[in-house]
Amino acid sequence: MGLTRSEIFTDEQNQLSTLLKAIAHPARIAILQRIIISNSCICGDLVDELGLAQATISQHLKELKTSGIIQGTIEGVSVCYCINPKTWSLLGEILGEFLSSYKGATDCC
Amino acid sequence: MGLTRSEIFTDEQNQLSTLLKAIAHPARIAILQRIIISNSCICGDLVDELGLAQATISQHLKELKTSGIIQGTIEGVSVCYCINPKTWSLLGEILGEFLSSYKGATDCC
DNA sequence: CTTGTATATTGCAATATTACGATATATAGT
DNA sequence: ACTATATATCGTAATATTGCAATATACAAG
Repeated sequence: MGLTRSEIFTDEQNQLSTLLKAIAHPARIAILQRIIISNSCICGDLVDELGLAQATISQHLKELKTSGIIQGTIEGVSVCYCINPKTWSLLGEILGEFLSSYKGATDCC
Repeated sequence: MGLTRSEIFTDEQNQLSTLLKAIAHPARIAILQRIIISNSCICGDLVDELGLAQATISQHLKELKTSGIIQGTIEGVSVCYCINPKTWSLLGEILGEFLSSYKGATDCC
């Protein structure tokens, strides 16, 4: 088929995979790093800094916003995007739990 | 176009996005959880437990293996897959650094 | 060496993602 | 109202991902 069969997985598994998928792109990682460093970001800056077209960056920003990882407010002629603290900490919790559920292991392989 | 322009990003950004992409699928999250719980896993079990075809699960296992997140050894007629501790802790480090680089923020939005 | 069982690979169809040019929209300044 | 600037959306092409049936491969048991 080609579409992910999310109905056979738990809500938690789907939620984590959705959040991770939103971050799992180098451009979006770069955008997030840039937002975090400057603690406010304008799309135009990114177009100059990353080597991607304006339309492409706008699209990546939209994806990050749709998934709730960033939020943005209109600031006159430009837009101010920043991290959504709630989603960010939620991701940290879920991911931390997931990663730490594996403990060193009695070697089998 | 349609292909990610990884050449314009740093190695670190590409590495993190590659690892995240490997995990960013509910089936692969479910597989990892299962491997962690049982600390050894056989593909056949997964076919029974998740509702996916054997070919599909084998493919997901291959992706997890290619990205270095799991490793597998042949055990007679079946295969034992388990977490690759090195990659797992690497992911934890990179991700922890990334997530913690954002600190609460002087609110702008 | 044949049979049964377990996993991998191949081939293919459906859908999703990535990227960008062109265009639309919105606001500030004149 | 008109212009310049900034961001969003649309349309489209290229590529990637997801899922599965069919088939191949590998091994153990007989």
